[in-house]
Amino acid sequence: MSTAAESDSEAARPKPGRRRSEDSREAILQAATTLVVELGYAAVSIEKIAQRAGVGKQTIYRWWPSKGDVLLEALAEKASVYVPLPDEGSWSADLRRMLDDSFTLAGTSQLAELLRALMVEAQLDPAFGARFRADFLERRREALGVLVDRARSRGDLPPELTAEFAADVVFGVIWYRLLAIPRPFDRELADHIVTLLGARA
Amino acid sequence: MSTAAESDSEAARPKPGRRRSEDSREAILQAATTLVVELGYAAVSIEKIAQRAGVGKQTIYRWWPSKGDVLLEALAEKASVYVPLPDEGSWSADLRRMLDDSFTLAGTSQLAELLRALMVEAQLDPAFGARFRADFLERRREALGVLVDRARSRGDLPPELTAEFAADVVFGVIWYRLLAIPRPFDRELADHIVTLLGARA
Amino acid sequence: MSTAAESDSEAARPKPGRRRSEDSREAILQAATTLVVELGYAAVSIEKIAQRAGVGKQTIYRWWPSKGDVLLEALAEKASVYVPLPDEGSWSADLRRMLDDSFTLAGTSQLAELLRALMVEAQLDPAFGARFRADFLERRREALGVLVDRARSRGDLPPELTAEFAADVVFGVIWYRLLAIPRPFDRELADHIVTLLGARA
Amino acid sequence: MSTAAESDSEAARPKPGRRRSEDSREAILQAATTLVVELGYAAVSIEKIAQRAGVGKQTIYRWWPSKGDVLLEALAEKASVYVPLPDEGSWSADLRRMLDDSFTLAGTSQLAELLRALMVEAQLDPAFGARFRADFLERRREALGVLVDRARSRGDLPPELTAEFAADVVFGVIWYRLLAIPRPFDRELADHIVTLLGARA
DNA sequence: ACCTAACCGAGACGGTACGTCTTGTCTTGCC
DNA sequence: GGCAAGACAAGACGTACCGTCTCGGTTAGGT
Repeated sequence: MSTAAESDSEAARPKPGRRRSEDSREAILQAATTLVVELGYAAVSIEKIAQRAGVGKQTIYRWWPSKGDVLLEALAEKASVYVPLPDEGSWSADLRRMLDDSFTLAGTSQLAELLRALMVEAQLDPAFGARFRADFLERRREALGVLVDRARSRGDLPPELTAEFAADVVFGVIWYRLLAIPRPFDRELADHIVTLLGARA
Repeated sequence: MSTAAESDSEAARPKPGRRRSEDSREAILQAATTLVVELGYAAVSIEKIAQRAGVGKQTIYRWWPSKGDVLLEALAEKASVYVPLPDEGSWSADLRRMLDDSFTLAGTSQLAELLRALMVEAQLDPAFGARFRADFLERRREALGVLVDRARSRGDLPPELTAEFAADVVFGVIWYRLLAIPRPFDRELADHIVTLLGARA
Repeated sequence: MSTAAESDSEAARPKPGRRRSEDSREAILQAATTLVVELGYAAVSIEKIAQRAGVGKQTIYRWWPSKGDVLLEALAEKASVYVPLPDEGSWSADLRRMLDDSFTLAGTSQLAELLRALMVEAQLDPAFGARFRADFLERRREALGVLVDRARSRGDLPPELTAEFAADVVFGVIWYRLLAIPRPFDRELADHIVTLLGARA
Repeated sequence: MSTAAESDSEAARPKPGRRRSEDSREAILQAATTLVVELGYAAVSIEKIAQRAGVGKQTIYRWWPSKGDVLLEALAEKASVYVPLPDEGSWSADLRRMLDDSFTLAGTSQLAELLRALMVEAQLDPAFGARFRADFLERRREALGVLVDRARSRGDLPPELTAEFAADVVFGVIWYRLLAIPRPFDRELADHIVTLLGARA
């Protein structure tokens, strides 16, 4: 990930020229988020983001390969992507904890809008899709994988429940609700999932 | 669904003027499907559909409210939306049968592409989203609901499993695989789902 | 010049589709002229012309190959390119008449601005330059050529004065004054030219 | 022209700090000339000049007020602007000598390209236009004025030929040929001009 | 030997315009 | 009145330059 190649000597020589403006970066992420919520993703253009942020279009194209990547960074800014997963003592409790976290995220209408937009963009732009999967979707799956591993060593994981399938169910239900059946992420749903996946059969 | 208003008398009086061209209709649906598969949904425009179909743009706008609706009709043409659901004797068998049907649909790359496109359009255009939900998504849920009802009267439905939640899980996993984690719809996945939802606790 | 190829039968079959909007055409030419005078040619962009004319950019690109061609048509609209040249009885009088006409044209600040812009564009865009030469510059030379021919048959043309060289002098002085030494086109200048070129040696 | 203000004492006090780089200055002029010839003036940008010269854009903006001024200096570098005008014995001979010099200049395709570019820029940027007139065009007129004055005192100047009008004709024809009717500057043209302006009537 | 000032290259910045593409609407004349 | 063709106003696309600003790094007096 780090460009170690060019720092063969101790201190990496800073590149010449003016440095990237942090102000612009923040204004762009803020404008993108605001516009997605305000107008809906379909109406958000790079042109409008630039204008709203008071920034030249080139400044966006210079730093992000696509509109989706701007939103992905905006999301990362808002919600730490890699959540901590303290041991709650049992698989059921761990799972419930993860669901509560995820539901909070997906239940915040601002973030929900952002997540929908990202999934849409992933379909429209396959290259972005790959980045979205790697940087976001797979990380969430791995987080759940940690819980499953912990449960397995603890011994309270239902037999025949693989990490992969558990992830399919958990995230499948969440994304389906987000995209297809816009209903609130309530406690009842979490109860159902915990009951279904937590049963020691 | 049909506009019954215009047939107030017994026999609908045929309107004057040229009748809708079935040739054009078919050419448009065919062109739309082909283009989605060929170029990906992002590159499909009404302009290109019209050109490929050898049709004026107006003819599309006259009969369909949006690009998504063209695709929705194309999908309906390809795969009968309301599948028959013969009684297979048990909840597990019924479920497995439904999964097999759904997996066949979603596993056909041409249809998968179409489904993805429809879900994308549903996010981008809320009005179409409503139609897509009503005409497609909810019908699939109801189909599963029939199986659940049958199981409940038969008495082999796991307690605490509601029709709503079952649908969330089944379709959640399918759509998630379709949109987020492009992996094949294999027998193993179906096994897992049947095991999970079919258990009599 | 005329596209005779497509009218092999008696009546040219009209092309299908909506016809070109005369309103738009006029609004564009008007806007272009106004802007050149208002802002100077350097600040005139196709974007601004379109906006001022209340017209889409595409409508300009559809009908004119370049910004220069818009102005060339605007000029043709304002000043009939092919002036009538009545016989004034003598070479001197004919020449004076032509100079008066040309000076009136070049002395109108609105047209002067337009002419300058066209000559600039001819330098910047060689393809337009060729059109400008053929459609405007050469026509003016030919108009003068008619006078020279008439003088030659009349017998009052100074010996050794060729049509080509006469044109170089007449239009050279006019364009030089227009572009390089912005001074008014006064009667004194016309007198000088007539004296110089009219002398029977 | 020189900023005398800062040398109020006898010897201008040398400013501290790094001195202007002669290497950069030359590289810029060279790059500008080369690019004008290579790509045509329309395609020459300050960005490209800087890149070709291996120089920062700021270095150009620091020393020249506009792109035109860079070219004007490049021209001055190539062709001494103030030509010597030895007395050739007669008005006709003096005139012919000046025409030969000018034709050589304007006939060199590299310089012709440069001259065209300068005249274009003079139209686009009025402030540069004023400098171009003062530093180049008027100097040429004055050079011709010297010849006219000499002829007048010598007594072989055609009556009624003013210095101003002679300049209009000579430079008018040259610039017109350069900009409007791209034909070579041949001996025949010079003959015609000398005959026309040299005649003692 | 420092200090300060001006220059240098590189390159990011807010903007404007480019020429192309698509959207949804609006004519046209044929069927 | 449907249909293919295609012009229309609108506006986004991604790129190129504009002229300015900001970096770290020279290069020169002046002290």
